[in-house]
Amino acid sequence: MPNLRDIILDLVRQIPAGHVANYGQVADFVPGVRARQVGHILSGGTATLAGVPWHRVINAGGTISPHPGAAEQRRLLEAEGIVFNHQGRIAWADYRWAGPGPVWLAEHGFEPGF
DNA sequence: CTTCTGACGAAAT
DNA sequence: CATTTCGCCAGAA
Repeated sequence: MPNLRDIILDLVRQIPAGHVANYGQVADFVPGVRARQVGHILSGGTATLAGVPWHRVINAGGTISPHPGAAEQRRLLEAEGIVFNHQGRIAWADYRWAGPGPVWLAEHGFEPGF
């Protein structure tokens, strides 16, 4: 049976290349989950994150906060076409993830909130 | 069980 | 814009 963590990872898996989401945004799609929990889950390890585009999840400020692997994360994003301005920030207007499709929400019993 | 530590975020300063 | 403060909460020690 899928626990909360699996749902989060599955949700992150829905983020298409070339798009990014912030922790709070992802958390808001799963009742009871807070931004911090999402971050903590993604800090697990490559083993846990197998097949999960963890690099497409950044903080609400549109930047990659200092953490081990931040450099690699930025590299992966740029490889997908994400552009960082001189302040190491991305433009939400251009890359903001629209959220999971209604299909995904239905599969998990959630209502298309946004 | 208690304590500590954050891949967060919003508001205040 | 940079820092600080506070709320929140899952794991590790």
